[in-house]
Amino acid sequence: MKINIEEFQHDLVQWFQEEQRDLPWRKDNDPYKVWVSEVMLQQTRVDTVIPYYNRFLERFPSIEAFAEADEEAVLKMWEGLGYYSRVRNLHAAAKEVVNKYGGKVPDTKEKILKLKGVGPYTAGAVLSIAFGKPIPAVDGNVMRVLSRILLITEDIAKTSARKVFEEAAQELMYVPSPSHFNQALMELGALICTPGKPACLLCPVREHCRAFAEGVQAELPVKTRKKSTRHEDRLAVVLRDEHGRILVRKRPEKGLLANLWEFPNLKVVPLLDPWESLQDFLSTEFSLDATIDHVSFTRVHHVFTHLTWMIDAFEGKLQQGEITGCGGLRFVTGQELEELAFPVSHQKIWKAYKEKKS
DNA sequence: AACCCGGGGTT
DNA sequence: AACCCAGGGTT
Repeated sequence: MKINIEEFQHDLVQWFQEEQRDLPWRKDNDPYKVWVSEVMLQQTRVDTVIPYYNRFLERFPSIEAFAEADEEAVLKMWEGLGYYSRVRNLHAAAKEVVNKYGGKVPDTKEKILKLKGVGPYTAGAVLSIAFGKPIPAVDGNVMRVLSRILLITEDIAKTSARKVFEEAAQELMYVPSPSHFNQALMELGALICTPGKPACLLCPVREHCRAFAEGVQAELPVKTRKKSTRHEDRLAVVLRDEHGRILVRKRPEKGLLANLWEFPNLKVVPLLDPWESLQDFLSTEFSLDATIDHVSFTRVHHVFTHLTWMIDAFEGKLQQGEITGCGGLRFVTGQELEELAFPVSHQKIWKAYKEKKS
């Protein structure tokens, strides 16, 4: 079977023009908006992104407004979306575009790839959608679609596979409209050429698909499995001072949930009494003397990609002690707390705490 | 090349 | 429970 490229392009792009979803970032091709949407969509489903995208652009309507914002406000707009380094990189890159390029997103591969958080996929997506450049945008959808159309058996979990698919996408590129071509491949992967059971009977390019011709579409793409997750048991405390304010701390600027706020917490030490661990933790780490309940008020289970947490949360009341200078530690009112960016796991703790109090 | 980095929906 | 998602950075 030999694919007719021109017929394939026509069938694909025409299908896209007729069947594409009405999505907020498709209202115009402004580079800043395209860029924001592409970063939000990294490893994240369309339905999840839509409300975040609308709120984000309402708050930061221009790249200048975004670049000027405080990181705390930026993280708050991203709260719950995950992979928080995405928005910290986007923020740094937006500042660079404003300061170095006069607010104009660069339109060459070489320049745009140097921006923080812009890799091969995002570069191709922005350059094709916003600037009409014939650069491939190869994401998970596109690798799945092309593995079937062209019967490519490369393991898409391997780093080296991306090059193979980029070359394939470049060969197939519909030069009159790279934007439609790239988006059509992704839209096809999202709506028709899905991972489990692709809807081949509805597929506009079924006639051009080698995998369908040989009946192996369900076996593709080839992808090796990743390792399983590890587990951590943790203890957290919602600690109030004499004014009813609550102790929160800012996480480190690197690593998991970087720069987000949380309730003080620590890993469970096996065979040690949780209550004693917490008392000791507050005393040693923060020089705080507190009265902690002996029974946790909630138990929160939270699943990350490579890690699961089981957090037992206790209520406590400050007896004495003062916050020593470290800026990552603050007593805040409930209202102030809700203006800070918290990971979902600790939002669950706060929700349980409020429900207990009401 | 292997690993880290969130959260939620599907199967 | 495993898999996947409009991936990129770090080591």
